[in-house]
Amino acid sequence: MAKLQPVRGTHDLIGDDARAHLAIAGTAREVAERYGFGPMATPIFEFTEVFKRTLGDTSDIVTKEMYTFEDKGGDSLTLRPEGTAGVARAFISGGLQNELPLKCFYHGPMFRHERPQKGRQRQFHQFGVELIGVAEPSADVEVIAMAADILDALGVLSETTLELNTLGDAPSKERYRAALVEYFSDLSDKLSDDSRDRLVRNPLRILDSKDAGDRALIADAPDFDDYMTEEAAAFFAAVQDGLDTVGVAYTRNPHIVRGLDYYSHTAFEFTTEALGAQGTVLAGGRYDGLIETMGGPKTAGVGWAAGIERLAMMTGEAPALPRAITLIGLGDAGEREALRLSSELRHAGLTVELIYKGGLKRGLKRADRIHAAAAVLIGDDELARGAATVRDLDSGEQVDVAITDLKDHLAAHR
RNA sequence: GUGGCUGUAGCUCAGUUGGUUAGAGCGCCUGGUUGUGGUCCAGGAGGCCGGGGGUUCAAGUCCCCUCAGCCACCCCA
Repeated sequence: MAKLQPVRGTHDLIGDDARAHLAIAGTAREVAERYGFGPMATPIFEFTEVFKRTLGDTSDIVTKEMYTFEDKGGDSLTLRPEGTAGVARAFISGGLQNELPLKCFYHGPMFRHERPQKGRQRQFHQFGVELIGVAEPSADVEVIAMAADILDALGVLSETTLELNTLGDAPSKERYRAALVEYFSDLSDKLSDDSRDRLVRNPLRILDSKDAGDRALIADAPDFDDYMTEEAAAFFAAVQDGLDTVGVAYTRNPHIVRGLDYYSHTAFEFTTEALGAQGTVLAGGRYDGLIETMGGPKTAGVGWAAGIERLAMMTGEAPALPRAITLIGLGDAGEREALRLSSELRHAGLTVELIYKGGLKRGLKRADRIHAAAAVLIGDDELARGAATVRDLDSGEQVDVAITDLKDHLAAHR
């Protein structure tokens, strides 16, 4: 900590950045509520065990990216790297089994100790949704449709592609995994170092490799569709059919893999070319095994999470705020009247910027800087006639308005 | 965790083969205007040249270390 600077990979959100952030979470929330989802907020840290058990011991997140520390009571705690585990834990410890289906959304910071780059920070924010307790493919469809609606409401849907895949059920996964390991083991000396490592840790990941040599081998690798059980295939067909029904476009990408162990069946990502290497803007899938793994009753679930910083890079500026009215009081009596008026006008719903000191010139300068619509001047002259001078800051025109008429007069400047 | 690029004023950036007091534009402040912003004119403030060490008579400039940012790998939102 040589200097007073933010911790690596963290960022302050100031002004327009903070506003864009709130706007994204706000529109996501509006859409989610239209789908009948409600808010849920779980703690930012949990017992380390919560993440270890849910994310799987082989995932990168658990093995090298968690912010884990011991608290004063000697417990091992971890800053949440993602949101689903906390929701699942709350589902179990809060006894929410009787309230199925549980439909919730959340929003907040997540923490992962990664090397920062574009679209990747150590503290970042996600908006996510979970639909727990519905095993039917219609749940997958609904949740994906909501994601598309949110991206659309943010004006970025057309810049993204929905990539869809199925990981199948447990028997499908096992058979396919075995087939892949067999196929790639024979070619092991031709694989990249990374992929050789993946072969033991997470063979499915090889399919996603960017290495040119790997890609050539992948082309002839076994096809998952040949290893799917009938049930898994039927489920995936139903999801695709549902998406067609609600008019959500997608492309099949058989190489989409989830990094976290708890996923099965549907896996999807909304990706974009606009963000460089970190092109995934929203991703999720079905996690029917998760809650049971954590020691709860066997319960189905689907959900996704979106990266707010990544979305913000695509949406640009937040929608404009209503322009303010600037109140400038001159002299003791004028300042007092300006203060009184600020309260009255705000209660009437106007956005009011009160000038605290510095006289007329500074007041107008300030008004100009915040792009106010009008300035109201109140000095001894005005007070003497029970009026105020209202200056339109675009045209420069000034009119005399009785103080009692100000509220109505200014409503036009909103 | 690995590799590449980059750190000079609040911001964007110049700074010659190492050579006197480190510059510009924008922004900010003051005045021109005792009650009139945005334009214009005049003036002003603001820099451990990311930090530490080294080479040299001399380092913003060369070397090493370190921190941070960016880009890619990896991973993922």
